[in-house]
Formats: sequence, structure tokens, C-alpha cells
Amino acid sequence: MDDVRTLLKHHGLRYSKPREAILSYFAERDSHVSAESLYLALRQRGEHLSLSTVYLNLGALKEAGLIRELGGISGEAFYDSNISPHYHLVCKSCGAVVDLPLEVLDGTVVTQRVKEHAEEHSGWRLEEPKLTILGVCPDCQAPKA
Amino acid sequence: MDDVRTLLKHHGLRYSKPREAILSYFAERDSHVSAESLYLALRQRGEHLSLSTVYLNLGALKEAGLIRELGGISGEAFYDSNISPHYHLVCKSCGAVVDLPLEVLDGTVVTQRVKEHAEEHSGWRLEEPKLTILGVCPDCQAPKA
DNA sequence: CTCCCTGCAAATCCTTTGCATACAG
DNA sequence: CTGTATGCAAAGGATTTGCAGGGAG
Repeated sequence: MDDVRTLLKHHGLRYSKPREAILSYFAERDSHVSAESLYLALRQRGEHLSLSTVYLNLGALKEAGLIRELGGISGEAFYDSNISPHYHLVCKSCGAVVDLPLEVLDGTVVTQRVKEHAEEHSGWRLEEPKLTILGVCPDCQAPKA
Repeated sequence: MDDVRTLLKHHGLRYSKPREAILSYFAERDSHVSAESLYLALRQRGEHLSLSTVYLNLGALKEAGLIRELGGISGEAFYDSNISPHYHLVCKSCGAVVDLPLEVLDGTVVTQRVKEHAEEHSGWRLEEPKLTILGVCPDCQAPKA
């Protein structure tokens, strides 16, 4: 349990109970959560924290590079503890979010190449590209049974 | 000026003054606008319309395929009249949005390939991928003069 | 002891909605 | 005429902020 304290310290963050709760949530389920759903999940575990604390900490953990924000899904932001580059598919119907392994493209991280080319040619300094593709998941495609 | 009427009709939309104003705005400047900035720009031209009408019509024009929405920039949505596939760079500092020509990647529309691979392997049905990379534009990188 | 974090509630930002009126087809 | 678009204002959802108290270092 001291892991959390050192992890936080290494990233310039203080320890707090909400932070531990959030980090252990991510450690267990390597999932894509919204602030609201994370808040509800932690409350159900008996944790005492407020929604604003969840927002604050998701922001802090993101700044620290411990988690990543998935942009522009549908109003609400999702967070992912998987830091390594990968893409996401989001179902417009049920909201499901799944990872899209990089392997689908012959092991080439194409967005990385786009970024590098863009930096060379444009003079911009860029972050890691995020690729999220909207669509309909297999379940939602099926006619209602 | 009858262009607008026919254009709208061909896309199953009625004519209205706000619609004409919005379309001609896009026709002149091939730019990336938010609902708010479009609203202000049109008011300054003397157009009488409301912000909700702008939202409604941006939605309608998007549905009709006349404009495209750029997802996940920073809370507010941007719209682009350039329908052809291309990427965007967004400056975190000043909010500038610029096009990233596809040429930077040897003419290969990589996100398209990602989409196709994903559809084959995952069973999802996907929309066109949108790639927006956050960063800092050359102007904002310069030390204040 | 100092500063950062928390909780709560109020505030803010962007977008959508309800409803009566006006206009296109 | 019929139906859809408009304007206004009010509602809505997601996130941020202000402030006083509490805990970390």
C-alpha cells in the first residue's frame, strides 16, 4: 500500500485518500471511465469523496501523466490508465469504449508518423495524437432479440 | 443567390435566411468556426438570428453532409466546410485551428486504413475517423516580443 | 506550521428544449 | 394550408470555482 504513496511522490503529488482510491480503481480495472461513473463506483465501495474531488484529481493525474484523457466522445470526458499509444472505438448507441490495438496496422504507429511529419513541416509543437473513431458496436448492430 | 436555395433543396432542407447567411459565411471563408463565433460574426454583418438557430442549423447542415464537425477540441465544437478528409492541428494556447494536409503522409490516408482494418477485425461499423492533434502554434511558441 | 487537498454549493460554459409566432413550399 | 424554422428564455449536463476546514509533509 506504500506503492501509492511513492508513486504519487515520484510524480510530484501528495498522498490523499481519494487519490489512492482512484489509482487503485484504475489499477484493478484497466478501463475507460468518466468522472461521473468513477465517482459512483468509488462511492459504492464506501469511499467518501465528492464529485469535484474526482474532477480535480483526474485533472491532476492527467497532468502528472499517470492517466490519459480520451477527448471528444459525447460531452463527457473519459479517462484511461493505459498510457501506451493506442486508439479507441466508441459506440454511439450504447457508449461502450474499447481499445483498438495498434497491430491492426502492421505494427506501424501511423498517428505518430502523422505527428512527426506535421511538426517538421508546420512549425507546430505537438502532443501525442489521440485517435477515437465513432461507430456502432456489434451488440448494438444486432436486431433486438 | 438561387444557388443556396437549390443547394439546400438538393439536401432536403428548406430555405431560410439564417441558413443562407451561414452557408455564405462558409463559402467565403473556408474556416473552422465555433457556434458562438459564427453567431457573433453573422450579427456583426447585420444578420438577425439567435444563437439557438445557429446551433440548430449547424446540426442540420452537419446531418445533411454540407459541413463537418471537428470533435473534441476543448469543450466547444468547431465546424468545417471542408468535407474532404484531412486532419487538424489545434493550438492549446490561442485556440487556432489549421488544416493538416494529407500529403504529409505520402498521400496515404492512414486513418482510413486504420478504420478499415478495425472494421474487419472487430465487427464494429465505423464512421469516418477524425484526427485532431493538440499542440502549440509557431506564434504562441515565440517569446513575447 | 504551511500549503495543498477536500467537500459542499454555487457558478460557468456549451448546447438543447419548449413554446408561440412567422415563413417556405 | 401544413409543416418546419425562428426567437427568446429557460432548462440541462458537464466541469470549474470559491471558500472554510482538515490533513500531509
